[in-house]
Amino acid sequence: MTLRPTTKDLAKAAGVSLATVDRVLNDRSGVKEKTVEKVNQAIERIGFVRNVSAANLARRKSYRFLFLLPESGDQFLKELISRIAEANAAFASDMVTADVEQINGNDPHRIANFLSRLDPEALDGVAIMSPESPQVRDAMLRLAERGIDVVSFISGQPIAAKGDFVGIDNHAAGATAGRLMGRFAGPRTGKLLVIAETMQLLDSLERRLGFDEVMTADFQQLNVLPSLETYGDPERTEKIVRNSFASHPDIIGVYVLSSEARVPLQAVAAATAGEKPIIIGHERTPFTEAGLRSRQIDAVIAQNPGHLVRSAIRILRAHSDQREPLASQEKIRIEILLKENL
Amino acid sequence: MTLRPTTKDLAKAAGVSLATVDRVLNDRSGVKEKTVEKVNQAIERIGFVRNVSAANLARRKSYRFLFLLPESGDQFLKELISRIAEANAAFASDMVTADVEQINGNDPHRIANFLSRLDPEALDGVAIMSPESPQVRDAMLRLAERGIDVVSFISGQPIAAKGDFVGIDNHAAGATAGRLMGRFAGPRTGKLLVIAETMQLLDSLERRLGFDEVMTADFQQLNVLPSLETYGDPERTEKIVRNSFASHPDIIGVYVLSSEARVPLQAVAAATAGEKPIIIGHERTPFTEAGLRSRQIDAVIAQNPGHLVRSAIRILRAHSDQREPLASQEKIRIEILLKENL
DNA sequence: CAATTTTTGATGTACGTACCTCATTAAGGT
DNA sequence: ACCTTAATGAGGTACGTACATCAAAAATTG
Repeated sequence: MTLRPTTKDLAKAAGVSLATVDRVLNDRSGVKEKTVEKVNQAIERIGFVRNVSAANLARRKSYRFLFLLPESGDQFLKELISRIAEANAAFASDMVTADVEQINGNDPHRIANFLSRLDPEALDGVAIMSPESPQVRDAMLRLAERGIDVVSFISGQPIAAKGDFVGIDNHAAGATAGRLMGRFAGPRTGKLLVIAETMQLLDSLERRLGFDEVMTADFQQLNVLPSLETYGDPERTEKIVRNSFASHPDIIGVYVLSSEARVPLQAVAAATAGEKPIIIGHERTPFTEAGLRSRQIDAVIAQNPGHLVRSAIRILRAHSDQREPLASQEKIRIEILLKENL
Repeated sequence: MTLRPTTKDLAKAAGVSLATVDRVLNDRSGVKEKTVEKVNQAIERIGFVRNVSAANLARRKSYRFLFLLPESGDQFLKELISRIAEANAAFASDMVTADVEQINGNDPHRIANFLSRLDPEALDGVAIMSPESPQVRDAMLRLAERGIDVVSFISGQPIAAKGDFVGIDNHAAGATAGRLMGRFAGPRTGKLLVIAETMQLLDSLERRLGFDEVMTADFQQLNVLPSLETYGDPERTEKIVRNSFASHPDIIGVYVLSSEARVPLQAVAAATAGEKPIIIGHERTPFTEAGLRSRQIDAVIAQNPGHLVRSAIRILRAHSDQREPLASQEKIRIEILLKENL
């Protein structure tokens, strides 16, 4: 068992004292440029890698993160929260704690206000799931300036550059749904119903865009109807869905854009008499899972909530350590779930 | 920032000395059962979590793992190896090193022999990817007895209980392929060609079984032909594929069981004149990826090589720490790749 | 070249835990 | 109550790194 070189070995290899090694490693001032070079070369030469655990121990460093989520009680959100709790336990021995705060997502002002009150002394990073809005966007920027790392979680603020968004590419997700819908429909012609909670959300818009693109390009025998918006209201949903099926008896497929598929799909079930349309939804929840098993649902486009949570934590931690996260690990996959690969 | 309780706090809370806390935490002898209880209750009460980093530091513990892989040079294997290198870098600061050893997979005796020579003093765990065989199976059991943790990697030895297998459920993977094939075929009738490198491998058998099950249950208009075996020989492959298409002009789909899809698919391309059959393969490689993009391939069933590698490492590490790995994180998903969700 | 400033070295303490030794106390057996 | 053994406590050192202090050496200035 070959031991890894320590700071002592590094000092010897660089021909300097431990104190100087420490100064170089931690960017302290008062070291000649030439000496810094010497040490850096020695680092390369002997393959020194700082023992982060020991460093964090000495620094008494811990990572305190916060997930800021909307209030709505849908199943996907519940799943996320329980994954955060799970991650909390799993990362406990790495000195990571992740709390959850829920704020009404429709009130950007409250969110911005909440963010502005966060104390950099008490918190290292926040993962924010919130509808895009200028207020929140600005609050996030200011938060970063005050020294609290920020990532957009699942539904991104449009600023979100490559590094600070955790979630799937919703355009691609919609396209994936479109491809499946087209392939499952086969040679048939007919109409497709698209149902969303609201089309105000960027996520929904992007999914719809991706969906339409594929349909236009490759499945012109299928006619995609304008999106229905449920506003989360079961009665309204049932009514508009019933109307749609009444006026379009040739609907052969339904795509539910939003993560809460239950209400729309119950309305669809109630409105259809004869052959069941092809149904594609989003997110794995007890409801969609049961739907897949019972063949009520044909496919589900999903993002893994556990991965989402852990990825957000790993990214925040990497930021906090001034490291780059491992990109290939942090790309969240667009999963396709069938009955067979649950 | 509330500090986590330390062993000192635990000692105080339990009303015992640090030495006794240490004895309990590390399972040393010479502690009355009653005292052990007292300490354990205090652990619960104050929520003590051992700081693994500090413990590993004190123990000077590092994790040395080995991936034992077959020699064959297919693209999936190359991908795995590069993911191992990547993980090696990413886990370096956690005192984890992962080496790779490649041994001809067709020689169980050599593998068993190699395993028997591994030194528990120099190695903490091995992830083994090898065709199932009694020799390897026994060597793995003996390895575990000698104190080196073992997991089956991707292709499992049949012993593999829940905890010590890293990879997908191949039966379910085959079923998933079957479902997609059936749905993509739509109302058409015709024959399906199944191509494997060899049906000697349990993986291939299981995939075929899962595939057949779905076809029998739900797609009886499709007739699955007996599996073709390529034995990795391009000429042979071309010949048998050509023959198949000649004697069955109504082949409408091809399922390539093995991870090396290139040779079979080139043979298929050469053998088909008119309409391209539906093609489903396994594993994401530069070849399958290009095939999806160009529409040569309709779908790919994949397991994420990065996840596989990291999962194996995490599981071995958990074993080494006498912890249970986080089950929900370690389940390897059966991914479905389309052009849209690459 | 002396005075000053910059750079470097030496040394100590701390982090939370493991592991060791020795002394002390409690429990059991007669 | 004595002796033996088991159980516990007290204290130290170590792991690899961070951080602080002070002294010594080297470089720079006038």
